Amino acid sequence: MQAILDHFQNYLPLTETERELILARAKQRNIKRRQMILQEGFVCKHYTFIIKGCFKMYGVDDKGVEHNIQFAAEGDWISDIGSFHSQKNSRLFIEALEPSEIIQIEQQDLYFLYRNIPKLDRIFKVIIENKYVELQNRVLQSISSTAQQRYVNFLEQYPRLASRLPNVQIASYLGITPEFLSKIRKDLSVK
Amino acid sequence: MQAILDHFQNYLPLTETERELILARAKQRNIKRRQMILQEGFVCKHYTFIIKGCFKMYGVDDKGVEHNIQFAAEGDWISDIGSFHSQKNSRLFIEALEPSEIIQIEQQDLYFLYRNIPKLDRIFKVIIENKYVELQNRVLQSISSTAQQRYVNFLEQYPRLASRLPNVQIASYLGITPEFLSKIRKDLSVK
DNA sequence: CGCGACGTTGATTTGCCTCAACGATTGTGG
DNA sequence: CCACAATCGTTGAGGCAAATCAACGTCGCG
Repeated sequence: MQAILDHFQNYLPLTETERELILARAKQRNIKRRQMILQEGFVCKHYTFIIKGCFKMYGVDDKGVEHNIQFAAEGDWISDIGSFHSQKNSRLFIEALEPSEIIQIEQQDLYFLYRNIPKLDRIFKVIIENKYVELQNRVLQSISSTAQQRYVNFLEQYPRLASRLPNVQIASYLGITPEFLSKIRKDLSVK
Repeated sequence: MQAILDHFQNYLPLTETERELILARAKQRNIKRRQMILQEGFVCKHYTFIIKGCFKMYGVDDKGVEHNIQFAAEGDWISDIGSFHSQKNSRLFIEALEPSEIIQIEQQDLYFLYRNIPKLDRIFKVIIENKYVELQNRVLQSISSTAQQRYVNFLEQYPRLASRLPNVQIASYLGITPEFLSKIRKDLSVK
């Protein structure tokens, strides 16, 4: 549980009281590979912080194909923010790609923490600003680059993720088929 | 200038003192059509709030083609958040599509306001959370849908934007050529 | 051991781009 | 206010990027 305090304290120092408030409302869990912590049609009840392991967040189209919106590993937060705040049913899934350890905070608990530790507004503002910038880059890439460029860029930007993920998951993230990713990898290896 | 206070007060009430602090550091400007408020190679110096008018934010690829990352109109904020906080040169442009009225806050002034009005952390956290959810939907669309689906979705999600923007700008936003958008529109009109 | 997930290859099809050309608007400078 | 230029929307022919479908070998795991 220390992990989440360290994480927050990368942004701003916390007092002893604040640390206790947080720990009292954060719950640690172990998650098995392929286990889902959010499913389509359910409300996203937690903010989830990853201590160890790796998750994918994805939507499923009308043909039943999965499309990975994001990956998250050690030190990342993952949740369907829209569903979490609106309390409406999510259209997304969040699923463990590896056996994982996480810390979860429920909506009411997070709101309590926001009320009692204003600092957390600042911290989460900064966290989400950073995630926003990442997403924005991804959007720019996806409307301006070929699949090969996007793949090379993914390898450069997330080398540690790329080496632990199956290619089929990366293909889904890039918005291409596994077959075509295979072709891209062959072309790149020729050079 | 009342516009920006109203905007904030949609999220949380402000005291008279807070309103004065904000007004003292926000500057109103008029911007002509095609005028840029951010150019590639420069640091993004302001958070910009749009009172009236419309902007596009875009990147330019190595062939010189523009790719629209987002539009922003009345009541929206627009800035290159990454450049703004890191003070590094931006790779993006922000340009007025119509004659516009805006309110700008410089980085140091915004930081001052954050320090003196903790509420603003909360307000901007919520603002950016909402923008994050929007962007995430866009990413999902772009990796899972055809150009036609994305266009129809754009019309539904932003009808007021769609009717005031030239199709060439919408095509750039969707990541397709104007010619192909024209074909899509023809196909849709047949039905 | 046997099954399911994974990565790869090849043949064919489709979505979207490129380039060129054309009228219709829009906007701007003289 | 007009005339000309630039932007815009559209059409069509041809080409390329990526999807689809089918098949096959490998590997890890239950």
